[in-house]
Amino acid sequence: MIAVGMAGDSLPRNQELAEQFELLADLLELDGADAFRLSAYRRAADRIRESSASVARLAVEGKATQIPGIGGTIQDKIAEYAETRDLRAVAKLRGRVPVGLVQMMKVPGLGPKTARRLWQELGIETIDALRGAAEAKQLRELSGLGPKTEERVLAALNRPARDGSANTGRVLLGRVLPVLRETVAELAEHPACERVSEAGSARRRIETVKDVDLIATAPDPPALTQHFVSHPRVAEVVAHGRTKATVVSYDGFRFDLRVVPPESYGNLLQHFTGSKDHNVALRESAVRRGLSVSEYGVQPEEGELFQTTDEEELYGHLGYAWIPPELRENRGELEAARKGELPKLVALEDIAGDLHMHTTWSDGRGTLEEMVGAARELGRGYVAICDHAKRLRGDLLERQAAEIQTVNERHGDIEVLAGVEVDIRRDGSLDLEDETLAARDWVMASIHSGFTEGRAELTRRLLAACENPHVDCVGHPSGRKLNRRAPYDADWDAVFARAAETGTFLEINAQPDRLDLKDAMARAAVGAGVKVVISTDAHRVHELGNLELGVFQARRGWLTKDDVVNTRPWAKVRRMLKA
DNA sequence: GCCGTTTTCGGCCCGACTGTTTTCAGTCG
Repeated sequence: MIAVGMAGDSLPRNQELAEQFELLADLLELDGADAFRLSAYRRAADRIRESSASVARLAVEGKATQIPGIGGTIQDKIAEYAETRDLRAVAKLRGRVPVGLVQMMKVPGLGPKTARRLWQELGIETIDALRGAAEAKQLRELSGLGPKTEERVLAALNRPARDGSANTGRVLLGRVLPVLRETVAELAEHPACERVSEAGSARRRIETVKDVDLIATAPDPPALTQHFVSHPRVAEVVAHGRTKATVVSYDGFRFDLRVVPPESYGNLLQHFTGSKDHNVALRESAVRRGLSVSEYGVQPEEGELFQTTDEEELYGHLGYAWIPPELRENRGELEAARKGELPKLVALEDIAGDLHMHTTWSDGRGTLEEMVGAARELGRGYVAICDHAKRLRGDLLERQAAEIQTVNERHGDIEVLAGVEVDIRRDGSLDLEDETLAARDWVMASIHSGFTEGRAELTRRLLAACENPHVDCVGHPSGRKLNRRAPYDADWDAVFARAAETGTFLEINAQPDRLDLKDAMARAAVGAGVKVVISTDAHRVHELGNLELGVFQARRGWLTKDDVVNTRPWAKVRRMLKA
């Protein structure tokens, strides 16, 4: 029996810890500290944020130094914060630098150096004072600052206020991807275009993206950028040069096209795919071997610049296997690629069936027949109909099961399973009795209410669901909604351990705004011995195509075909269910 | 502050752009 909750309730969450170290780095930067110290704190903040385990607990136990980027000093500070909810280092710096400068330095166009000078030379300590001074045209009194800077500052400060969680300026991958693919296809058709590819965070299949990057080669670059900016989709041309153009489409997406020399297409595609952290680590490692890597090529200390048209050749030249873009986040992929130990990632083609969808029997918009027909056309070998139990009171559940059987018999080439989605109630019980659950082919259990309960309660509910002998899979386990709602606070290590022990699967829900479990959590779950199900939770026919978004998230979490339950035919999946 | 396929000390990615400059620092990705 794993102790749950109690100890954890008194520890700070990873997000809170990460914010403390970011604040510390900002204040140190304003104070003019060594740049490498700052980046060490910022790197640590990133690692803390993306950890699925409680880093505070690890630090208290002296095990946080196992996380790359966290050494003894930072571990001690984490433990200090866990105990006192304060960092002496931060308190000391607050006495030396006005904390308002932290916001000021984040205004686009300003930075720490400028914020510090604004304070020391003009006495500006807050965002409001900064706005006032910009309006009064006083910023230009500082050497190096002029009217342009005043305009930029005012433009940034007068932009509509962002309400924290709701509008992060990031767009769901699921919305961007169709437009991105269409754009690539359109550019590829243009006579001035030789090669064109997605790049940037969208190519890495990050769940939300800020802008969309494209790179291309062309015998006549200006002809291609001209074509790009004159597309009917374009609402605004932000920049338009011979080889580079930035546009904003009517639906608000920002697109960046770069036309690059063909001989270094591989170098440039790698560079513009990122991530920044991946590239930094790649270059650091190359420097140790006497190679300077940039977007233009690989320069040895003596000898010729290495350029290549092919990204795989570039990785090969540097001693790595080609790394799938989804893994390029500096989370161990470089080491694995050097040793030839990269995982063979699960692919969309591996998925055999979809184990979570709704119909008009509950809150779905497609009828049972429509959903099954559409899934069949997409090549799914089986589907589980998981209407909400709470919408199927009385004899409705049995009547639905009868229709499922009829539809199943009608289609020989797709198996239609009588699933159900039950609620995990506040006390951890489910909203259907065990006998009823036992009669279904497949049971999803999910939390749909009481998200803000404490860590101990949410953990207990999730553990209780795992322990029910009829629950096959926990749906959207962390409850997050992208741009809207953070994941629940729960003891994920305990949940993963119990899921593994009991043979309960955890879902990667492929809804564009869920993608839950997210990449890092899925990786941790599989590391703990859990098997994962990728499913759409489709409520209408066209949502059945979202499956690939779940696959991308799984790939970002390093998952292989074997880690994903529904890469197997249903007959095999059934044998993996609890007895 | 972190870290080790040249290192437990001495390094720490690279280049473009911007606004303001007569040669560059700061910012950005």
